[in-house]
Amino acid sequence: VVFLLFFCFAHEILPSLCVCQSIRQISTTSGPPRFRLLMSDGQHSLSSLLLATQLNYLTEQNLLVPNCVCLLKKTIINTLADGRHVVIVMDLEILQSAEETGGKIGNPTLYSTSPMKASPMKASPMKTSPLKATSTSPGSTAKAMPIANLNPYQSKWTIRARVTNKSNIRTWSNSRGEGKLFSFEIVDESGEIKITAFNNEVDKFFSLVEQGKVYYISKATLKVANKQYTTLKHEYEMTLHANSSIIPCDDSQGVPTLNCDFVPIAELENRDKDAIIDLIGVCKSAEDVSRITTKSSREVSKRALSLIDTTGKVVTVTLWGEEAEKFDSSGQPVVAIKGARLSDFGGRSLSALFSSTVMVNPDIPEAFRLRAWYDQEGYAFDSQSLTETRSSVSGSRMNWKMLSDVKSESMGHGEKADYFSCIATVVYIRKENCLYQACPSADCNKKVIDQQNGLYRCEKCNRDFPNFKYRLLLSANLADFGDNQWVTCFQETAEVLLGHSAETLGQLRDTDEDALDEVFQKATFRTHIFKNRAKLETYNDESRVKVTVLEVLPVNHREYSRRLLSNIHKLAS
DNA sequence: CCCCCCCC
Repeated sequence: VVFLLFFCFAHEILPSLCVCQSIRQISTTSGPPRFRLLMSDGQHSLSSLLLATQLNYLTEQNLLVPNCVCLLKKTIINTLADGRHVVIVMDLEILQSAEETGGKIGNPTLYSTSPMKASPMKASPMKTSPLKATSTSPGSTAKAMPIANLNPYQSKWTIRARVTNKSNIRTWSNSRGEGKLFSFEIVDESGEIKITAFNNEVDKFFSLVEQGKVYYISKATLKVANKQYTTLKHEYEMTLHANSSIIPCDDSQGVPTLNCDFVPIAELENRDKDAIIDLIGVCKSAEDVSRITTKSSREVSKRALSLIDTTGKVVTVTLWGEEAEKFDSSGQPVVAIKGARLSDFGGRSLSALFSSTVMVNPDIPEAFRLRAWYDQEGYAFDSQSLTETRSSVSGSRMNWKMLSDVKSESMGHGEKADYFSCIATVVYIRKENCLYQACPSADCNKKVIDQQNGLYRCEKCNRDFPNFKYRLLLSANLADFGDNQWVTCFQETAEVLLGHSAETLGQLRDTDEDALDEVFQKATFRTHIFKNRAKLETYNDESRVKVTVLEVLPVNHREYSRRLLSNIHKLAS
């Protein structure tokens, strides 16, 4: 196993033939099911293999079962925060079912060659592929002009480039005429450029030009790109004409698939609105597709995705039209998007443009790394979204503090009040003066004066009332492991804390003091989430920070544990 | 020669 791990580190990719000895579902609290594999190549066993989530269908459909023969086509090593290494199986092919092997585990005739080494039987498309040696016919690439060097003053050139983004055919009709067009973007190792085809050239080239394929392109017109409409980093753009030539190129060696400059999600906070961004993340969740009507009363489909990356931050990315309709979020795929536009909606969010390229589980190292990170630890992150929606306000935007922070950070001493949340235990509730008789008017909670004649006077309303309502004004002492803090709870929060309405408690006080005591007993040593306001108040020339409880919420232990794990993570890194 | 990039 040590040897194998060494091999893994050295190569990152480990295509190997082996027999599945066992497969075990790992217990997780959330997210898709996760599996640990024990594989053997007849000589060695490797148990620290985890199945990437996108391969879960193999277990769901009972394809990956003990005794089946597998080819591990893509594995990657992930180093965890604590230094441990995990081998994640990214791609796996079942070569023989368990029935076919007849349950002969470890049959050496199946794989009598070297133990779990790179298999020569499949030409892997990875960068370590031996294909490099069997290159293209000599001279075929020698004359290719780098895209970056294209200009309108040179007409004899041929470029070799990959199509990265092909539009549909659109028609237009305006004062200058009408027609149809389609456009696509191409990339080589030097740069990228947009190409547009009109009318006859649409008929000629639309079906020939395929997304992701490589072509030789020559004899097209170059003109200055209108920066208003393009997101590509090229001074010029290309228009095809009657003599233009596009020839498919079988050898795509050295032509990059995409020219992505991925921005970490946490970094989006520092980027300007309307910036064009390349982003990659795991699709934690996705909305259902919905139809909206635009301001120009056009109907369009949209779907918002929540993407997370290793920064632990989440951002919402909106897809439009067909892209939104066809998107499948099952298995929490890695989604890469090139050329999305940064918006300030909800803080920070992204929107796909017509010029954006959306890739699901792209075959790039960043995607593998992210997949491994997410399956191994990212899924459990207490992630915070840069995109604030109504539903996420309560969850992620909490300003969590320990009670000791109230003093050490001088909370409440500023011009404005400080707001913070804590998880704390009620250690004492002062019963004295917890209830008062208040003005019965709807919006007045002023204490009334008992006139001792059956009437209660409200100074604020300047009225006598035959009745009053009970209000709670509770002083409680909260504690966490490091400190304690006196807080004030008004009506609503006090009712939650004590578990009874002010009215009930008022009745109890007047009729059954023991029962009231019991209510206070029961409320003590309870732990809650407290959302608070801290503000310095001066009374009789004495200043002290007054903490008022704004909301009492139950502790969500799963969420709390995730936050603690996340904090440990931050402290450890 | 197009140029639509949307909604909350």
